[in-house]
Amino acid sequence: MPGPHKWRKRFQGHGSRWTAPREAVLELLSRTSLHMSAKDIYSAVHRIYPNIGLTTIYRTLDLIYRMGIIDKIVLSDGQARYQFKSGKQNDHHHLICTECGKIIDYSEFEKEESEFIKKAERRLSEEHQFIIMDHKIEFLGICTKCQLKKNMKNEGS
Amino acid sequence: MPGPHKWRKRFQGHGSRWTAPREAVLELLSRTSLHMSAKDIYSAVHRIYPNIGLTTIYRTLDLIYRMGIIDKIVLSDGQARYQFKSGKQNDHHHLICTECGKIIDYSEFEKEESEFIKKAERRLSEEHQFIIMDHKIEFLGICTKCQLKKNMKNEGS
DNA sequence: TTGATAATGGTTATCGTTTTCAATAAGAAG
DNA sequence: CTTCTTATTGAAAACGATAACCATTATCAA
Repeated sequence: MPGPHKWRKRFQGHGSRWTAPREAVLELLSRTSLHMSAKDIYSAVHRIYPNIGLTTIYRTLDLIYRMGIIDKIVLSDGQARYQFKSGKQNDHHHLICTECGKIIDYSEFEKEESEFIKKAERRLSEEHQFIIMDHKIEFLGICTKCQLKKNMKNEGS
Repeated sequence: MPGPHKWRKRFQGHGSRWTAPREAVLELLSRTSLHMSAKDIYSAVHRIYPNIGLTTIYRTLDLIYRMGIIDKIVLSDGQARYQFKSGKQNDHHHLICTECGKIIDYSEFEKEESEFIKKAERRLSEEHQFIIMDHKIEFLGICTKCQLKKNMKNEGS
C-alpha cells in the first residue's frame, strides 16, 4: 500500500517493513521543525489517516527513535517530544518556556559550546570512569507570549 | 506531635503547618546526597513511620519543592528524583548512567561552566526575548558497574 | 500467488502521580 | 488546658502517558 519512498530501503535494511503508518509519521515529522508529543502526532496523522491507532504511533516513534531518525526529549511535564533529526544542525540544544512548554532550538555559539562540552566530557569520563555517550543542555525561562500574559494578569487584578 | 525543629519557622512563615510526615521527609532528604524517587523516599520513611501514605510523600515533596528546599529532576524513565539543596554546592550538574539510572553530581570546572552559562544566557535572552530562569546540563553515559556487567554478558555468550 | 511473519489497531494493563473525601491533627484564640 | 477553624492526612479511586496483549491484516521474499 505505501508508495515507493526514500526511507523504504532504510527500513528494509533494518529488517523492518515499510508501511503506511510509518510513512505518515515520517512524512509529518520530516516536514515540521516542531517538537511534537505522541498525541500531537496522533491527531495530525489521524486527519489524513483516520484509522491509525495511538498504539501504532508509539511503536513507530520508538522504532524510528531506535533507528536514529528522530530525537526524543522528556520534559518535566512527563511527556516526551519527538523531533526529526535534520542532517546538518544536529548538536543543538533547547530553550524551554516553563509556562507554555514551547521549545526553541538553538545552535548558536557552536565553538564555545562544543569546546566546553569536549573539555567537560574528557574530565568527567576520567574522574568518574564513565563512558559518555551524549549530553543535554537546556535553558528554562519564560517566552515572550507568556511574559505578556503575566503582565496582563497583574494589571487586571 | 512533631518536635521543635529548625524548619518549623520556615513552614509557619509559609502558612503551612509543621507535621510529623514533613519532618520525616526532610530529615531523610537532608541526611543523604542521593537523588531519590518518591517511592524510594516512601519506603525509607515508612520504616520509621509505618503509617505514612504515599500520597503524603508526594504532597510533601511538592510543597518543599515549591518552597525551594529541594531540587527536582525528571529522568527519561518518567520518574522524578528529589534532592536536598545543600546551601553551598548548588549550581551543580548531573552525570547519569543510562543503564542503571545512577546519578552523580559534579560541580567541577565551575569557572568554565559558569562563564559559558552566563554568556549563553545573555545571548539567548537577547535573541529570543526569553527571561531565563534556570538551566540544566546533563551528561549521559555508562557507569563503571554497568560497563563491567556488559563485558560479562559478552563473554558469557 | 503464496506463505511466513511483522505490523496493525482495539483493548486492557501498568506505573507514576493527582484528586477526592471523610477523619484527624496543628495551632491560634480564649 | 479546651475549643474551634482549617490545613493535613491516608485510603481509595481517578488520571494520563505509555506498554503489553492478541486476533486480524498486510508486507514482501520466494
